[in-house]
Amino acid sequence: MKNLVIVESPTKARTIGRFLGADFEVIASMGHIYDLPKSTLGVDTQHNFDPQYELVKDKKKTIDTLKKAAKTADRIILATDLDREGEAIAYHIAQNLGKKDAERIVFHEITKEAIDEALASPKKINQDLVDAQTARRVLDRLVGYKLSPILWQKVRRGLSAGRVQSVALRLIVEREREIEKFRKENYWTIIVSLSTTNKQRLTAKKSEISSERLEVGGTPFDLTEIKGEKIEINEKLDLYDGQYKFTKTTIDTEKRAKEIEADLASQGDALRGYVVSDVLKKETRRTPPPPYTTSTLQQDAARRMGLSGKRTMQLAQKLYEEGYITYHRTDSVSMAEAARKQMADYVKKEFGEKYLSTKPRYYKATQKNAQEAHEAIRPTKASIQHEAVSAELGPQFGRLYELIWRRAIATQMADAITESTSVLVDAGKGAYTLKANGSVLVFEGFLKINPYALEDKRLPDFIAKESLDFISALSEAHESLPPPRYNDASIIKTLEEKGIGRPSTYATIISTIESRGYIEREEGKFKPTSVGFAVNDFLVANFSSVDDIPFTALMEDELDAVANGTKKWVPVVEEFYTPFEKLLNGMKDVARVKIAVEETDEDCPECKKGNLVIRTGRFGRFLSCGRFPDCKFTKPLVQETNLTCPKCGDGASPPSLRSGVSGRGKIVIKKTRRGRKFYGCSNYPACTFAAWKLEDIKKEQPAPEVQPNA
DNA sequence: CAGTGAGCGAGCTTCCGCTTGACTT
Repeated sequence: MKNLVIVESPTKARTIGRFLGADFEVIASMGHIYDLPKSTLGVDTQHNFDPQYELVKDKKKTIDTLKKAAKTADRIILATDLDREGEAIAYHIAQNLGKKDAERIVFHEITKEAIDEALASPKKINQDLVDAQTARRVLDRLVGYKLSPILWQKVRRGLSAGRVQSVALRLIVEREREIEKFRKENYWTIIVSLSTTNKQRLTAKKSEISSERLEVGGTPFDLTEIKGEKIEINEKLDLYDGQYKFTKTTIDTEKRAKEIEADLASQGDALRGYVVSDVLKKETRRTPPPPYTTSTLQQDAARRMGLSGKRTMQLAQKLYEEGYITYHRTDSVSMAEAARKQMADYVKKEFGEKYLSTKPRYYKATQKNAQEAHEAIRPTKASIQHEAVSAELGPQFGRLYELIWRRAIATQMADAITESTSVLVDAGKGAYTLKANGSVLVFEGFLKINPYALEDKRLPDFIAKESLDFISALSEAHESLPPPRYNDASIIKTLEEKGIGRPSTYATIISTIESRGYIEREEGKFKPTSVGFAVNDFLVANFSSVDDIPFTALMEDELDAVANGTKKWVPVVEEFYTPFEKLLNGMKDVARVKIAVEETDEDCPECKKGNLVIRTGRFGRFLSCGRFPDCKFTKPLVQETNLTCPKCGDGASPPSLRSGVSGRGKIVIKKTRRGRKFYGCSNYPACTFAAWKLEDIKKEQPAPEVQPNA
């Protein structure tokens, strides 16, 4: 007797195979086996949106294996993921094998107990869930394959649009517009240094206080209120979630700042009017953050290791295959109870009871459309350290594993406790209020292994009602900052929050809009190109009902209704397609879009009639004659550095001796065919010097030339 | 480790989400 169990991933197949023993054969489908055809629409819009599914090309071998195993199996058990994609995969496999009533099991964690329990009560395939997936697939196909050709007609060939990528592009374009619109504001803050007058107390406590600042410059206090009115300094800049806010402050001219500065100084001298009005102490607790999901792992790997989403997933894939971590494409923060307990035991053993969370910590999904087919990303064994992973797979793998390990283990550790102190000072009897904040870590708790940049800022022991000595009042000029551009971390975070894309696609969304030439990376931040602006503006102007966040949210609600059985999938698709088709039909009369060019002062060396302009092509920005197509001159746009080429630019051999070389070569920034940045010589191809890293060239720089009479 | 690209118009491009392996750095 032989039972066939079908899952999606080969690693999962191996694990389950171990639990089930010799009576079971476990085979992986490697994802979807049926899909819409690649080169045609594959959806019959005239007849109930009938999807023309076909076998996925490179799945032939997998399907043969499945068929062969199914022939001799007594039981066929479909154990694909429990979300709507998994249900569709199960359904397609059942169809392909001709076993429509095959058993369907689902489990939330890969443990022997969970699988045995699922096997004891098999179910049937949930057709409503399958239908929800069909609707999702058909909608995405209709949007993508109907909209993209419009772009080929109206903008440029080879471009693409889609429910997900177009929204991601729109976010980046809209942020760029905010940056263009931004006008900086100047504002001033005022810091008053005060010291305690009670010198005796100071000496007695000196060893405990151990603050150099105290003796030299006093304690810095911020001016927070003038005559009872709060000074709003509300500049919140969070590079990771892109949240930004600036409110104008009351001290918005230098003149005003200097007046206040002088007034504060006189309060100090004449009235000795600095009195501690209150000392507030508060104990605050910080709880550890939840374990990683795909999104949060990619965000942290980008921030802390500078990795792209794509690279993070490559590393995680290997860690998963080698058995170090749980599955890396997940939106769940829950953990198997056995694993949680193992981590808690580890904490108790390694750090002691004190560091263990008083209650076991469980985490729940906060994302609205989380499907939770898998666990959170966590180490499979709490005892395996990152050094072992580094030794086995390499340092980058080790570092990523370390992030995952720390984050997961920390979830079972105690809260960190800090004592924060606020000292309020009244100056000039109600004229000004000053404030100093301090905070001291009382107990590190989970911070022991998951450290944040948490700096102790210890304040001297101020006593309410005591008078303080004035040392100085200094105004400081500030400029408000423009909203930040998106980077790998912040765009992934935003996409997930808005319910755009899935864990298996976050990294590829960015790759797609980058490879289409819609955005460019500049020091890790995303900037739209002229093509990106053109495509986005065209879509927003003509298809705003598809190209926005509410559309995805609405779609998810509708798909849920299909999955619940309260709506049928065909009317849901129809409800969307009818108005969409109208928009498509109205496209005939819409004019072609012009892609913006950037003017330069350089004359065209070929026709001598026009100026060169910067255009965005398939491979990025380049220079061409503004009179195109009358003049076809082009040349690459190179970004120069201030370094000279170590091979032909060192002056060792005079330029005249080197054929084809015009003077000393400069180092210029170039890109390989695959898009990787490198540094080459401006005299290429006469000089073929090239390097990956700027530092390698810097070492070989000649001494700067001495200017005579300078 | 690298010189293209826009437009013309043969025949072609294009979506999202599930999975790895065959490529390369």
